[in-house]
Amino acid sequence: MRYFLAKGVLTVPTTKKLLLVDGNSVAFRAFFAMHSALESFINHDGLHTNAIYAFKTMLDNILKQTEPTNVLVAFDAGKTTFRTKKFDDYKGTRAKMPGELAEQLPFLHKLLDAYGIKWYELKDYEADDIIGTMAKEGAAAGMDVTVLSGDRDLTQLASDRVTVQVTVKGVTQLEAYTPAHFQEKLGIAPKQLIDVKALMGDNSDNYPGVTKVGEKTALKLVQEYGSVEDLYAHVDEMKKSKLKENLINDKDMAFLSKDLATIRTSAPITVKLADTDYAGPDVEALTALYQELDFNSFLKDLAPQEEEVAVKKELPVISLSAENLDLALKNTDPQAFMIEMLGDNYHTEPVIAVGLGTPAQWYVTTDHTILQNPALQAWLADNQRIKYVFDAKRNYVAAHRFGATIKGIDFDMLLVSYLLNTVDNSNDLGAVAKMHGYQGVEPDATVYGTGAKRQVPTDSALFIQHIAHKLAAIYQLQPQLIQDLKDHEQMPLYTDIELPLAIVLADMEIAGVKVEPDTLKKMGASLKERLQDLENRIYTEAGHEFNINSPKQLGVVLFDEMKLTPIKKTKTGYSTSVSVLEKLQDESPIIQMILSYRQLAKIQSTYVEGLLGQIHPDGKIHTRYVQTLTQTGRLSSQDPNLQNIPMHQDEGKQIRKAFVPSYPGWQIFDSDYSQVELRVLAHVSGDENMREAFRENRDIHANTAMKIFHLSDPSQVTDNMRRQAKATNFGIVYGISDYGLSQNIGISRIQAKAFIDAYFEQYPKVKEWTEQIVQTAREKGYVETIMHRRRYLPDINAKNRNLRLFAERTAMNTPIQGSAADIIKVAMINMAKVLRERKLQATMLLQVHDELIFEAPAEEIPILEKLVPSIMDSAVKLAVPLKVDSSYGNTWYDVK
DNA sequence: ACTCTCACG
DNA sequence: ACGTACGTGAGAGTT
Repeated sequence: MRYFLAKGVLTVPTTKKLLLVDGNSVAFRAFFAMHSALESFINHDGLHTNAIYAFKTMLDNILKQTEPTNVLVAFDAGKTTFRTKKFDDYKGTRAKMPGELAEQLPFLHKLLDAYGIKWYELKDYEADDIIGTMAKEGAAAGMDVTVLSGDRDLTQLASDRVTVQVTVKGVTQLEAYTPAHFQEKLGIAPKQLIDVKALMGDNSDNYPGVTKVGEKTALKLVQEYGSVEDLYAHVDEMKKSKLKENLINDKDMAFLSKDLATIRTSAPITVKLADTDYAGPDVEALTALYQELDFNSFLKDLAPQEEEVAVKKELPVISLSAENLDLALKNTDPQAFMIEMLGDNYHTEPVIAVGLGTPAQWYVTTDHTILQNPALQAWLADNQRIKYVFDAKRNYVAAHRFGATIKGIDFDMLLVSYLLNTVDNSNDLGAVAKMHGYQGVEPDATVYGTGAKRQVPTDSALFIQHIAHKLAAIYQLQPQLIQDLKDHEQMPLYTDIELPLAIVLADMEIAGVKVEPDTLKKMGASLKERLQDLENRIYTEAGHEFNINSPKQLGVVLFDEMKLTPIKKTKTGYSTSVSVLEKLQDESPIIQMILSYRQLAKIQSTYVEGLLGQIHPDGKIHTRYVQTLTQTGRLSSQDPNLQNIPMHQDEGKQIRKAFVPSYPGWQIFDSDYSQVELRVLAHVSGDENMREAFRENRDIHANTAMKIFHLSDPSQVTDNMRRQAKATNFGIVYGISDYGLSQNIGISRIQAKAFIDAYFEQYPKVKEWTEQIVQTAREKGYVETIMHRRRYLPDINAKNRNLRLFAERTAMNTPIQGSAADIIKVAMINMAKVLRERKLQATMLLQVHDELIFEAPAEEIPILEKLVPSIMDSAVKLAVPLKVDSSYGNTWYDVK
């Protein structure tokens, strides 16, 4: 008996739950779900393991879903059963089980033993009959019964007490058959499936039923007459037809077929309900089995706290040189490849090693000039020579510094890992490998050190082995991670979007954007004077000098010395943020001075001085777009961040004047999506009111204002109403709360609540969608974008209310923000392609979430004005049109 | 290394 | 009764 701890009290579960698994059919499904990976899943003894791997995943899935107290897995005992005695040809056409699967069955039994799960087979009976009999016993004992099978025949067992889960596709997707589901789908009760099969027969089990009767006719007859017996009781009353003739002729076969189709519920089984008690796995036995099967990722799940269990093997490495390049590159198999640098910034970091190879032989050199070798460059540029890497963009940009172009990358371990799970993807290969159960790589920090002590290891043998181990990890994890992508239905996202995008981004980073230092320096000089002046006036007002940049010191001055009203506290003291200072405006003239000082100091330090320090010798800034960081699928930009250059206030916006084209006579060209997130919401929610607004090209915020303020004419919408409606639209996208909205637009919570209620009344499908997406997140544990980008939300069922509510808001926001990210990524790939095909000089430079920025010769501007919007608005087909606005000018500032 | 603040979509 | 908008990066001060 297992006990569940609830609110500190021991309670006995009220209902026992019995899980019955059709071992053979699930094994078949498992085998074919991962058939494409058959040759990648072979253990060190040459045993195929794909079916064991998938079976284990399916089993975990159903165990997690049903949390059973009792489990039984039933297998077929042999070829002959009581059914073959009744009908010689029963299953007569069934192909023999593939050898690659048959060899895995004994290990499935071992797996179940290690799981502590009873498995059972019975001579002369099929697994179906064992399950039918146990299901009946379990239901009679008051248990909730779940049956898992890959075979729809089992669904005849469905009842109030028995749910039948049938595998649909892939490894984890199931369809639940309940009596209600049956009625809805087929218009009959579960038991009547037997009658349907009696009439239509079963091709795979090879019994014929009645001549010329297929599924449609059989269903119609059963719906009309109820059963085979009742049908034949009234067959004489049927009007003369070929059907009637066939029914009469094949009566014996119909009854025999019914008998064959009927799953026995009183087979002479020797297993008892008590034998099926399930108490969880035997970790020791499982560990041994996983080791035998080379299931590294599952091993890691078993003992996550165990450190350094893997033996660091000595790998076969040859020092790569111009002399043995031929040998290294002769191998036409896919090869792992890497260019190693110590730091993050691959635009500038020195290359400390280059490596490539396969598990049979690794080649590593610490001499970066190998990248200039013509033979290596030819291999790198050959699309047909497949490369496996960790961070395609990093390697591509680094190679480019040596005049090399990399083509033919088809596995990027970092990118794939990020798509599988956005959480915790670091730049450290060892850490990522470990996440996926591969223990053989040290973290870079261990080998190279951290901070100021980071350096190339003095022990060069150790260094070379580290590179080889990294290459080996990339190579070894490739089949597993690609299979995981397939299971997630993420291959198109990977091959059509993220992988080509990595190269598009690399080219943008390499192109860089020209920034005029003189413009920034002039701004800096003027800012310096104004800051000096403000500083002096603030000191005068405060009565003494202090560090205005220190929130702590500022708090003391404002709230202790000057006795202004503290509005909000932070963990460490008084809050001095803008929202607080704005509320204090009337209490002292020092507030306005501080607000101005803050604003100018930010511009000075982050943008003037910050950007000046980032200009390369070529006069350009080369940011890095991080493709594997955000939890929604957006990009981020680092060193420097070019996605947060000031825009909203003119003081800061002046910074944009320093961003100029690379050549005289060129222009900056900019296109941005208009309200792309709300259009995505209109698409995914199916809300007709919102869709209509976009189809009619209305001002969406004014449209919302009319709806929530109950106005009849657009002329009645005031600026303030529109502003509040706009905030409400944003609030919906963020996963709204009345408090959040009230804070944002400075109204009462009551008022904010009224807005939200009115909003949902006017856009009813939006409300439905928000509820449905949260429900989906609870059931699946993740949400998805239109392109199957996935975000897991482990807190969606958290006890902690704040964590749970946050996960709920995220569940609403991520599909919207993430789908918008999907869309612009597709547009970027298409844009890069069309610029190349048309041989335009225009160059894509920057992406700012819903906006693309180019530089181009003036004569190409008229082309771009048509081309860019047409590519962007056709990136995907939504239920509403996408709208794109464009403009251009001499500098980024003039683009408005 | 963490906190606070503020820049962007 | 409780604390709350979603997603980022960088600079400065403090620990």
